[in-house]
Amino acid sequence: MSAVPEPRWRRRKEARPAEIVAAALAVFAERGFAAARLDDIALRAGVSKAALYLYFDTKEALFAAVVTEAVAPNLAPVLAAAERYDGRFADLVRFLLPTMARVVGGSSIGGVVKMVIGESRNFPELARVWHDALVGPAVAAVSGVIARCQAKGEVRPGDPRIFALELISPMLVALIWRETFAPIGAPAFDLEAVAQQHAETALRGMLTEPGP
Amino acid sequence: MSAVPEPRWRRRKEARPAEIVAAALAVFAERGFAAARLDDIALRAGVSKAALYLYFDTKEALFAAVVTEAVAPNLAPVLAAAERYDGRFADLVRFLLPTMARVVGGSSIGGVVKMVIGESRNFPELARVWHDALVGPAVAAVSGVIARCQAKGEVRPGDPRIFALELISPMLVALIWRETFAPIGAPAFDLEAVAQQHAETALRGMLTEPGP
Amino acid sequence: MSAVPEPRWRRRKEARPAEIVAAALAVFAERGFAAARLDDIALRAGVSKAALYLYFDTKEALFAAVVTEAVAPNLAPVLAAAERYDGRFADLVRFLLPTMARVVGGSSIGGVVKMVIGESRNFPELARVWHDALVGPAVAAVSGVIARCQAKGEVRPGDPRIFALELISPMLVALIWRETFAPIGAPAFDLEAVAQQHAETALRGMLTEPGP
Amino acid sequence: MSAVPEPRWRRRKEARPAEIVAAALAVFAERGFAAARLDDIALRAGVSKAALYLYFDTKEALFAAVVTEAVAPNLAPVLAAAERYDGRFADLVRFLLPTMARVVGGSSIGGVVKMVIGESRNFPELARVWHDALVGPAVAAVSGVIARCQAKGEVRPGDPRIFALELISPMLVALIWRETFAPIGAPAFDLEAVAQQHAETALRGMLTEPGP
DNA sequence: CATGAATGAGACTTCATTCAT
DNA sequence: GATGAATGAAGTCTCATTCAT
Repeated sequence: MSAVPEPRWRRRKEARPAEIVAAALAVFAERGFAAARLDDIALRAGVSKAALYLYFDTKEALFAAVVTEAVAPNLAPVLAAAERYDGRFADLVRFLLPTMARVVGGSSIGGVVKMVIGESRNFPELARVWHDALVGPAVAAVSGVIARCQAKGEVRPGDPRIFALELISPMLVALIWRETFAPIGAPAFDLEAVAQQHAETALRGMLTEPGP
Repeated sequence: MSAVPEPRWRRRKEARPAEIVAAALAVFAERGFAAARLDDIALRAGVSKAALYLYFDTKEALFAAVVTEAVAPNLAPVLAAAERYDGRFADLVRFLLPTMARVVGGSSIGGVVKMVIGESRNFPELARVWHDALVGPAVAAVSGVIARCQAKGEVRPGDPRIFALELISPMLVALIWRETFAPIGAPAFDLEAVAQQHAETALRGMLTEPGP
Repeated sequence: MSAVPEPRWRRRKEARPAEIVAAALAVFAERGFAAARLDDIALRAGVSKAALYLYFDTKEALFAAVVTEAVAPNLAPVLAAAERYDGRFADLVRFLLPTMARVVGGSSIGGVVKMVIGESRNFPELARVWHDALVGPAVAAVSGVIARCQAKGEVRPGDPRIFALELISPMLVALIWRETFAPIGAPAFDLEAVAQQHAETALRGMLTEPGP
Repeated sequence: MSAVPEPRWRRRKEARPAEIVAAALAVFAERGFAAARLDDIALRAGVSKAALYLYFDTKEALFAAVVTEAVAPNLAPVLAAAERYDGRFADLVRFLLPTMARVVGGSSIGGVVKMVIGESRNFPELARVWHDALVGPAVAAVSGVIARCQAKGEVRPGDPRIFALELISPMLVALIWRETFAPIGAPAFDLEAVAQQHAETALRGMLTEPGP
């Protein structure tokens, strides 16, 4: 037998799961888990509905893949950076919040957040995947930094996990607000303005010494 | 004693709608709007599925009733108080947050919040009802107080709506967190502890003069 | 015990069945048997839905009453007249068809005819009642006259039942047409014009000697 | 021989819609539109209920297909012939009526006619489809011929549309009669006998010169 | 590998009919 | 006699999942 070069369509085949995951991300974000139809995902991915089952056993498995493969990687580097961070708390906050605003504001993460919140009880696996891959690490990373800054005397005493919550929540709520109430015409929050103002409020509230 | 068969039902005209709404609140909170089955609501309310249609034209109408009749009344007096409030900002915050923690923590409001967030895109009417009856007024009331306290020089300058967001968000996220991640065993936030700590952080961050 | 005069509401009570039958006639004619809702009939009759069951065991029984009590009596005198008729055939026809046009055109009989036709297979009792009370006698009466006029040499030979059919059908079809296609905007037939023209055509076709 | 289980279904893509339409024709004719259950149609067609929705969006759409695909084609050639016809009126009538008797008598068209009449008010779309695809063209074709024969002096003056009505009605009523009253044992009309006798009556009534 | 075709299980909603008052 | 309240059975339509090709 002669050497057969890799056929070209092989590359295509390997791309399939990723294409499907991307399509699923979009549809899940738009419709929520229960209301998302596999038909739509297949259509968006340009494959047949049956083909989805070649790669994913079940609708839930497809969602898990969305979280681990399409959402988590975007957050990973940010978290890693936070974990290693050893500078001044104020600088971190003044960088982190606006960055979140930009990254999150421009993606469809908001839609997925909404979905996870809404469907978690019916599909606990969704919540577990989301928690273990994203939210847990994020909270851990941020409260870790805070704890270190408390040790250095920069941040006032208090439960670091709660401080982390205070730090991130307004961004998260503004995001959810946009996803939830914008479609009905209610005035949304400007994510970047929230980041700006909240950075200053939070620092003033958390630091031992007022910054510049 | 002769055998008296239980009558299949007993007339309970005036109580029925409220019972149904209560049952619906529970089931919606547990399953979300789309996944809630009218069968379950009927079962929980102790009536037949068809009986639901004596009082509510449609599943969405039933949800609207849940919001306006079972959820909104709980928040109304708090909002009214906030609107009339004319005392010191610090006192309000130190009262408001723990109160929210207690009221919201003890009810199934959390589940409904989750549902509205999760299903808003597919059922915009839900989002509208929720926004118009609850969230809009709440934000308006709180930012109103803040604006007044800014005018008096108690609160630092800044967008009052964003300040309101910063004030409430941690409570809301803690609530959502509990609803979303508690079922999978992740460690929850203690709502009252959050209220306590956040009240101090927020005041320090928002007031012009540090309090006592 | 003293003589108790008939209470006034007694009259009302005796009128109830007739009022219900009238309401049912209207609703059946408008919607057809299956699609007619007892709710609507009750509403139209000004009674509760349950009250219908005081007088009629079942929806079908109510329909039977409509036929025998509200429709048949209208046709009875005409049929009786035809049965006794002993004059010239041409005079009868020139009187009968326009009369039908006027009587039938002004009532809701058309709707009932439609209903009987449409629902007969599912509710054979309807067809039987309708046939035995109305259509059978009508055909019998008309073909009886025709047979007598054949005996007198006025009408050409041929099956008298078929002659009866030829005589009546255009009126009936024009009626059905109006009920069926008028609602969608198709041009209807003018019942009286049909009666006029058909009388002459039919006479020319059926008489042995051309009339004047 | 090893046991080969019957496959649950076999692909039959091209045949399916036609099979379904045929089944639907039968069930609609038997039960009427509203009373026809999709379950029955599916059973008759040998497919699952859900499969119907692969080919037809809705029950009404299925009916429309029945009319346009199973009924109209049968009448089309007859109408076309009539439209082009340029011979003597008497020949046409003596051919047309018996042909109708045979064609219509042997099919389940009667049942569909009944259905359209009975359900038109509740489902105006049915009436429209039926009118536009069948009845309208039929009346137009026949009255066209009549008008042409009037111009040639063969047919007496009079409204051609009404003449068309007079010509066709007895056939139609005989058909409806059979569908309506045969099931309850009432004596039906012999369609071919009606055609025969009515042809002669109608010609005598409509022609200017008596035929042979 | 890929898919068109098919399905079973269920969801919401309607309505004739019945029961307790 | 009369009714408001209630229900069970049914009907249309949807969709995740599977099979044969």
